[in-house]
Amino acid sequence: MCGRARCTLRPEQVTWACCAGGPDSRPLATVDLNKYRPSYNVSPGTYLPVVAYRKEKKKAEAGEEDEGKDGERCPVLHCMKWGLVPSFTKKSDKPGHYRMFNARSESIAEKASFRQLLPKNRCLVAVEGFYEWKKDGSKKQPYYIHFQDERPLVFAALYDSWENAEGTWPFIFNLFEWQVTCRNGTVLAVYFLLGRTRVKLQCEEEPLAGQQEVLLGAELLPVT
DNA sequence: CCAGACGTTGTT
DNA sequence: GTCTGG
DNA sequence: CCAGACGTTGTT
DNA sequence: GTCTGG
Repeated sequence: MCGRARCTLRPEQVTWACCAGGPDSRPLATVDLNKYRPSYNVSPGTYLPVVAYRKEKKKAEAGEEDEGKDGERCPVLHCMKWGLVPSFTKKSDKPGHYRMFNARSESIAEKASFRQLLPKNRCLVAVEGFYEWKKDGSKKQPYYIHFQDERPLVFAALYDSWENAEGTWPFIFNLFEWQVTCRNGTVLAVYFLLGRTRVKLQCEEEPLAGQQEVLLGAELLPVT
């Protein structure tokens, strides 16, 4: 499960990693990109640039479909807050719901909270890597997980928007991931859904020996 | 039918 | 909104 | 996910 | 321990 990540990518790197700029990797239209703060320690509740393939409902309803002339949807680089506040959250409720920051890809199509977002509210999130904590006795040791060759990871994600009387809680997203677990419980590999293509993180034949290689130990760097 | 939840993790 | 439990 | 707080009243 | 804020 991913609840902490590193993202110091520049916007154009995000676009490129998501294969969203077309063959020439042209810059995308952006929304709220000024809210992006590159960080080694990104957590739920903070803003990240994501590549979304649909604009606000308003525009769609106004007949202003977010589609190109070829019928393809336009990707937009949109800064969104990590953590889903489901659209059915009442305006009187406190938006403390952003504990919903992950979704299990296995069950995503069955869950009421996520299912309606699947067709048209998907987005991609590029990061350099993410952190997992492993219990070593009584201590928790963070590991930094990333590609050996430094290529960004691309998470598939869902997004939604919400606002209350105080104003906007504009865009919100959560990640989904697919973990492959061994019989002994060891995480053998993590897959990320990049569009329709499954990208496999590096993985060793030997589960236990491999884990040390797959999960490279790292201290969490302080946020500055 | 209505009321109330709607999500994740946990263990190596 | 939509599903589950009572 | 972790770090850090962790209380009360008003207002059926 | 458990909840909240980031």
